[in-house]
Amino acid sequence: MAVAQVQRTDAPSRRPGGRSAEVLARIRSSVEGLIAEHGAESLTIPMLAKRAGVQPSSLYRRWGDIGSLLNELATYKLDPNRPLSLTGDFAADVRSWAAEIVAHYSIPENAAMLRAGAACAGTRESDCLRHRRAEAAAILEQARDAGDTTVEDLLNRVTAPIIYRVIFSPWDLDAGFVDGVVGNLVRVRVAVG
Amino acid sequence: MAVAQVQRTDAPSRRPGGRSAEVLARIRSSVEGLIAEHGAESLTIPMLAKRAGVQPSSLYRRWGDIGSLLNELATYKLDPNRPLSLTGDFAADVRSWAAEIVAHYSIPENAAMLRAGAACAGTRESDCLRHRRAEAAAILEQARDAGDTTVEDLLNRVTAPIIYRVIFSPWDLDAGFVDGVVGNLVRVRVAVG
DNA sequence: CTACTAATGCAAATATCTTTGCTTTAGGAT
DNA sequence: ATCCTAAAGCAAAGATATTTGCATTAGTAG
Repeated sequence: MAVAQVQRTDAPSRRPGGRSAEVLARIRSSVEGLIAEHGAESLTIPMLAKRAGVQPSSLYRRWGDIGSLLNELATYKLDPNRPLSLTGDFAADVRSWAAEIVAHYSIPENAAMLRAGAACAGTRESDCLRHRRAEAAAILEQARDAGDTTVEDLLNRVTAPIIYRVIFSPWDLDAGFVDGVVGNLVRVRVAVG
Repeated sequence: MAVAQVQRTDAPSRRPGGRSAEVLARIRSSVEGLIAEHGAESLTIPMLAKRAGVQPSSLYRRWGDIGSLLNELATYKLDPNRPLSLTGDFAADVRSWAAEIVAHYSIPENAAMLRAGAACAGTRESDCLRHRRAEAAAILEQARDAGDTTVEDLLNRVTAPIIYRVIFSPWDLDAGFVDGVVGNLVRVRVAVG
């Protein structure tokens, strides 16, 4: 009985739910705890596995190394399917987007994870860039009054300044910083257009 | 013969010269090479010791761990005190400044060192930010036609986008990127002013 | 030059991390 | 309910990293 083509649909079939999801949740919470206690520097896979009650080999197979793991988790909370509440008002949408990113990285654990992820970025495109790019595209798509602003403009003028500060100078990140960055972008766009 | 107070001067007597200095030099050059080839996350002390022709135990005794070692070397090397050749022409000066930063971080060793430094930044202000701020101030000081551009503007709109890409997406850093970032800043400034 | 000892070399013993083959569990499609 | 197999568990083997005691080299003060 040649019932061969069982799974010829599209995806190579993953299993993100159930047990896998629970392991991920335990890992994520353990990473945050360990980073808060000992910093990201000395974090190892066996250490993490022990705390999370998971086999080290599972982590090695799933992520390969601690760097990839941190890189993925660094943007987890902010990322995957977070609905951006888009109103179509360009200025307002950009502002709330920026504020959300700043708020996220104002939590020390999140900032620490970003820095840890930065250490092993540069070979493959990081989530920190890919997800922001997708969000920027979504904002522009809905915006009624974005003028000639491009995705790269949003990355360069909103995301980049924020991330730059998160990494090198987290103490001067606040609501005022958001206003400065976004206000400048919007004001100028209006003035020119 | 109570010749006791031999070394009661100040320091508990170190030996920074000669052999130690040579070991340090070899370590530094090896770090740069290895980091450029494999990134900073997989760098280990035995690996480094082998390349530098030094005993691992010497490095363990001297630095304790790879993090301390990198931290020391990174702050040492990050910024040469190069003279910015300023003409007073704001657009031209900003452009050559940006181009120089891009050129610097286009060298893989330098990009890798930046990422490695990023991993342990965030507690004290990094050279990467302090030096850029000083340079931005120097540019504005000499510029005849900078309008109302501030130091923070230059950091947010020139340095930040470049560093963001260096860390997360080095492959789309090129002369065209400099043109985009700087051109936008200058064009808008002219249009508004 | 000589004495003192910091810094390194060397090598064996430990401790840790990483890989790997196999088994068991359980997600998802039919 | 049943099948298929992705994902996790387990444990042993292998590879690396780290510590440590002692020997050797060489920087610095006198």
